[in-house]
Formats: sequence, structure tokens, C-alpha cells
Amino acid sequence: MPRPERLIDLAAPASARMAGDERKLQILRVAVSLFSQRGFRGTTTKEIAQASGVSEAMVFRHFANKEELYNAILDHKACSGDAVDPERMVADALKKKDDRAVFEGLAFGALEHHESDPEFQRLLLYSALEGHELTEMFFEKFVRRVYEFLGNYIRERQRDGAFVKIDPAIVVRAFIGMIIHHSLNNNLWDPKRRLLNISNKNAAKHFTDILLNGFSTGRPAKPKSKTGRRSYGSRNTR
Amino acid sequence: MPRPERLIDLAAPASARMAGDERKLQILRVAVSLFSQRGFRGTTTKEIAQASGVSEAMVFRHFANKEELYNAILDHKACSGDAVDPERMVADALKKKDDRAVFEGLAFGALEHHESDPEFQRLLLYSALEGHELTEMFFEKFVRRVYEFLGNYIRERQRDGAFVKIDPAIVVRAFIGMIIHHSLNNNLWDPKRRLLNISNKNAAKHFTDILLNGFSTGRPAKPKSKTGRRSYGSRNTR
DNA sequence: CACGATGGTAAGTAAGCACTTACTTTGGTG
DNA sequence: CACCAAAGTAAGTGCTTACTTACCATCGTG
Repeated sequence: MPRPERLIDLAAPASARMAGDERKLQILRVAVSLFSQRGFRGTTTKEIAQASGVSEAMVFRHFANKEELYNAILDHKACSGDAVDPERMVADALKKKDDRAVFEGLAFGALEHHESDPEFQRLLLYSALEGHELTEMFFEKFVRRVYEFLGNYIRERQRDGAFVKIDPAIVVRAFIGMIIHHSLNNNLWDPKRRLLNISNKNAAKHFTDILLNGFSTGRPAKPKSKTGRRSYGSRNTR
Repeated sequence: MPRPERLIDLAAPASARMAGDERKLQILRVAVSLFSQRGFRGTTTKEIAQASGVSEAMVFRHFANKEELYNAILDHKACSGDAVDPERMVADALKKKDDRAVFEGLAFGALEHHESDPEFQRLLLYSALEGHELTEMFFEKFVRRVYEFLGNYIRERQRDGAFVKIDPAIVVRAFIGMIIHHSLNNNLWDPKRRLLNISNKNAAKHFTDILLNGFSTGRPAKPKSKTGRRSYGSRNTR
């Protein structure tokens, strides 16, 4: 039963009386951290109280029960703090129909976001596994919107003859797959980056390259001379 | 004497005295199912006992404690049942250097496997989040090996001039990302397949297409061979 | 056919859980 | 500077949990 023992005390002064709203926010932040580390069921209200430097009763003064505390987190995370709008992020490139800039911009933005807020990814995963409603909310309010706006852009560029005819949803799935899976590796499976250590800039660039152009040269399978074996220059470039 | 009604009894006769090994295996299977649904902390030994049709004491006769039961699952899943060797799966295509067959075969195999055993994916995710050692074991015994053997193949084909020069690990990351993320969508985020409903065969084909050729028509600095585009525009598979 | 090994159980126990009650500080203001 | 609302707590409550104990039932064999 591996359980990291350190209880991070996010509060500033050890034992000071706080204004109600302040303390509420602090408890909330502590709870975000703990829930993302151990999940909803794996986190006790006692732990949250201790890490916040107050008694358990204070937690229940601010939040009617554990479930409501969880919901408050979801509201806080999904609505207020992280109003990331991917469409606006690449609005310029969309107008110019600069395909490379669209995809690379999206990828880079997403990767940077995941890196700066790994807690959210864990929270979301726990939610999905535990069957909490954050999953559905996030799906409807974010994922679906991305599929729609990116799908529309792809359809438009297909009409322009710039893209091959293929269900845009498949392309979106493939591209988002590269990005999410890369972030998941960095945050969850391989945080030490033993398999692949690459900057977000480079990752975004190469993923876009692959999406747009593939990585086959189109040449048939025949042996070739080993002339220019240049290094890739992309490994371990952090 | 009337027997109490049993809950989900996965084993054959409703209430029969079983041989020790049989019962042990049955409890293990029930536990796999429950742990994958609710995680380690979210599953109680009482639930496991009830779903197995025995009393809680029997669970603890076969497994010293809950943790050991969990470890037994990991051994069972990782060692015995899951002897999938991706390298052997596409051995033929590897020899022939049939790139399309290599990647499409791997993708299809993985997607089919994930579909047939969604429990394992959930178990693995829970393990990663809860910090259990299954994660490391799976990483070392499977993930790392895939990166190595696929990376080697890519390097070889780069020497042949068939592939663009790019760190093979990035290509592997991108391709596995498409596959895993697609499976994760089907099993976890969007089991009703509202965003994308596509057969594994088709998914494998299109992901391979994107990886090898990209989906942009305006390929810079690549006049391309014979018939221009390959079998892309076939169909929208929705 | 008895008898011991093994499959199985009912009824615990102590610790831990979410949540409550009844009470004590403390700081800003009328 | 007294006062009271709000910040804070100690010590519960009843329920659930992982795990145990002490006992019963049934089968295969000598």
C-alpha cells in the first residue's frame, strides 16, 4: 500500500486565524492537490483538514460534505481558472488557413497547459475511472467542442483540396491522441522521460509534421547507402 | 434448508463446495473485475466475497490480505494471460519490410486486444494513479520493449531511405498515442462512441495512413511516385 | 463408517471513515 | 472596551472496513 507520507501544508503562517473565504479557498486548493494524488475515495477529510492546518470540523463548515467539496473543485477547475479556448488560441492561423500553424499551435498550447497543470489530468482520469460527473462535463464542454471546431476547419480545407478526403473525426482523434498520450507519458507513465525527452516545441512540431506529411519518403523497400547519418538533434533537448 | 440468495456468481453451480484452487481462481477473477471497475481502494473485500458467493473469511483463507490479492492479480494478468508479443505478431511483415503491414498489423492487434480486455486498461490506469508497482512492471516488460523493437525497425528503414530522418522514439510515441488514445476513448471517455464510431480494422488502416503519408495533399518537396495519392479517399466510415 | 483434512461460515474486533455537537477563542466595530 | 459574530476546536456518533476467531459441514479414503 504505497502512500506518500508528506502532507504538504499550503498555508502560509502555521496557525493563523483566516478570513472565511480565504480559508475556504485554501482548503479547496489542498483538496485539489490531494484528490489528484490519491483520488476521491483515496483521500480522507482528516487528511485534507490536517494539510490545511485546521480541524476536520472546519472543512465541514465550509463544505456540507465531501461530495460537495469535490464538486466545488470541479467548478473551480473547469469554469473559473482554466477557461482555455483552443479556437481562440489559433484564431489567427485559422483565418490565414495556415494549416501548420493551426495544428502546431494547438499541440503546443495543449502540451504547455498539461505541463503547467498536471493535477488536472490526474483529476480527470480519476473522475473517469470512478465514474464521476466531471468526465461528462469536460467531455461536453471541451472535448466535443474541439472535435467540432477542428472538424469544421478540416472539412473546409478538404473542400479547398488541401486535405485528403477522410472522416475529419479520425484525423482529430489521431492528432489529439499523439498530444494527450505524450502528456500522459510525461505526467504519469514516464515522468523521468526515459523513453523520450523532448521539448514541447519540438513535440508539437514533429507531431504536426507527421500529421500533415507522414514520415514515409514514399520510396519502396530497397537498401540504400548510409551517407548522411546525421543526428536527429531532437533527443534530450530540454 | 433454503440457501440465501447469491449475488453475481461468476462460477458454475450456484452454491457448491469447490476445490481450493478452483475457488481461489474464481475469487481472483471476481477481484479483477471489481478492482478494474472501482480501483483498489474503492473495492471492499466484502464485495469481492459476495460476488464470489462465499463469505469474507474465505477470501482471507486464500489470500493473506487485500494487498496480496492485488499482487496475485497483477501476476496473473501480466505473466500468464497477457503473453502478447507484438514483435511476433508482425514478424512476417517485418521480414518483408512491408511498412504498411507492420504498422497496420500492430495497430489492429493492439486495438483488438484492448477491446477484448478493457479491464486491463482500467487496472493499469488505476495502478498508475495509485502508484502501484504494476505500472513499472508493465513499463519495463512491455512498453520499453515496444519502443526498442519498433525503434530499431524504423532506424533500419531510415537507413534504407524509406523513412524521413526523425528520432524514431517520436514516431513511436505518435503512433502509439493514436492507438492508445483511441482505445481509451472507446473504453473510458466515450464508450458510446458519439465522437467517432469506427471499426478497429478501419482505425488501424487510417492511423497507418496518417503516420506514413500524412493527410495533407500539398506535400512540400515530395513530388511523389506513381499514382499520386494512395487509397485515401476511399470512404468516410461513420 | 469413522475420522481427519479441507471447504465453508457466523459473529466477532479494532481501527478508520464521514460527519456532528457543544463548546472556546478572537478580532473588528458601535 | 465590551460584545458578538465568525473562526476555530475536542470529543464525540454511528457506520464501514480489513481482518480474525471459533466453530460447522462435507468429502475421500483406510
